[in-house]
Amino acid sequence: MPVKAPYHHGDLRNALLASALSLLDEQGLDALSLRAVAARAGVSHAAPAHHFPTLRHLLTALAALAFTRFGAALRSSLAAAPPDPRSQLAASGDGYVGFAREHPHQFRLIFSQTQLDWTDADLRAAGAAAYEPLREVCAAVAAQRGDTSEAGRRKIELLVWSSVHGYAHLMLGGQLGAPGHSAAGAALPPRPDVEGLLLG
Amino acid sequence: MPVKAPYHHGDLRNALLASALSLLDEQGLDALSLRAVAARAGVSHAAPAHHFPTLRHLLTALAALAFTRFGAALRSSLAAAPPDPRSQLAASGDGYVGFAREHPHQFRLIFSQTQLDWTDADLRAAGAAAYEPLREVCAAVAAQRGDTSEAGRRKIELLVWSSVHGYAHLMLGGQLGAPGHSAAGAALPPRPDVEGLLLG
DNA sequence: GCGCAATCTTGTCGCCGTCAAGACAAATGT
DNA sequence: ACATTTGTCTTGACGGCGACAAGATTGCGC
Repeated sequence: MPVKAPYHHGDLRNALLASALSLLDEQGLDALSLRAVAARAGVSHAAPAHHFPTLRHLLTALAALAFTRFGAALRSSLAAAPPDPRSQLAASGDGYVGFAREHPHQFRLIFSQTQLDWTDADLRAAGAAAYEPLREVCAAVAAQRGDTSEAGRRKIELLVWSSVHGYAHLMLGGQLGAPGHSAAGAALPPRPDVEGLLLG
Repeated sequence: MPVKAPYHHGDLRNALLASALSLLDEQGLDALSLRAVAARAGVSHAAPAHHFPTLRHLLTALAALAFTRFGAALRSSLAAAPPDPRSQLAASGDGYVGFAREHPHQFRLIFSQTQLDWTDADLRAAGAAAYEPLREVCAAVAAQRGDTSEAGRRKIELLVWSSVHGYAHLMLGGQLGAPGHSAAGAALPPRPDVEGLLLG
C-alpha cells in the first residue's frame, strides 16, 4: 500500500465518497463541504471538481450510496424475521426505523429534498431498489387482506410507508416524547402498530 | 407614514421577519441568508445582529411564526368541518397536507431539524399550540373507539401524526406518484385513509 | 519516445456568517 | 436646556465556502 501520495490519486472518486461518508456520520450533513471532504481525502480544495462538478453532485452520489445501504439494512431485517406477512411487515418497519436511528445523518441525507438532484438516474435507481422489499411485503399484506388489486396494494403501500417514514422523521426531530435532546431511543413511544391495524 | 428611512428603523425586528417570510415563500429555505434578508428590509448587512445574533436565531423566530400560521390553518380546517370525530379527523389530515402543499417552504422550515434551536421557548410553545387541535381530535377518535386511556390516546395520536406527516413529507419530496418535478397536486395518490381505518 | 488527455494544484472571485469599531438618534437625568 | 447614557444601525474586516480559470504533473495511446 503506497501511502505516499502520488500526484494522480488513482481512485479519488471513491476516496472522496468514503471521506464524505465518514464525515457525514461524524459531523452531520451541514459539515459536508467540498473543501472539507477534499481535505479529509488529502487532496487540494479543487480536486473534487473533476469527479463531482458541484457539491450537489457529490451529495447525490453519496445519497445513492446511502440508499443502497438502507436497502441492505431493510433486506437483512426482513431475512431475520418469520416469513408470514405480519412478521415481515413488522420487520420492515423495525428495519426502517432502526436504520434511521443508527445512521441518522445518512437517513437525513437520503430524504433531503433541496440538496439532491432527484433526476439523477443512479439515485433514482438506488432508491427504487431500496424500496423493493417494502413493496413486496405490502403486496403480501394486501393479499392477506383479500385485496389483490393494484389500487389496494398501493393504498397499503402508502399507508405503511407514510406512517413509518413519518415516525422516523419525527423521531429524528426529537419531537416525540422526551423534550430537548435526550438520548436517542431512551423513552420514545413505540412505532405505530400498522401491522396490528392492518392484520388484526 | 414616513417612507424616508430614518437611521433608527423603529420596528426592524418585525420588518426582518416579514422580509424573511416573503423571501422564504419566494425562493425557499436555502435562499435565506442574513444578508439577503437585511437587503430586502433595506438595511445594512449587519443590522440584524442586534435583533438576531445569529442566522439560527432568525430562522427559529421565523419558524415560530410559521408554526402559529400552521396551527391557524389547522384550526380553520377543523372549524369548517362537521363536528363528528370522523369528519374532524379527515379535516385535520386535509388541513395538515393542505398547508404543506400551499406553503411548502414554511412547512419545511418548521420541520427542519438542524437549522433551528428547538430549545427555544417560543418555538416550542408555538409548536405545542399548533398541535393542540390535532390532539383534541385524536382524543375524540380514541373515545369513539372505546378507549379513553392515556396510552390509547397516545397511540392514536402517534399513528395519525406519523402517517399524515410522513405523507406530507413524501409529497413535498416528489417521491409520490409523478416522477421528476411535476406540478404539485397533479396526479398524487390520495392521503392515507386513517379515518377509515380507525373508525370503520 | 511523443503528444495528448486526464488529473490534480494554486490562485482568484463573490457570497456568506460573524465580530469589532464607530456614527447616529432617542430616551434619561439633572 | 443640555450632557450622558443606551440602544440601534453602518462600515469594515476576517475566514470559510462554492465555483471558475490557468497552470503543473502524470499516464496512456500512438
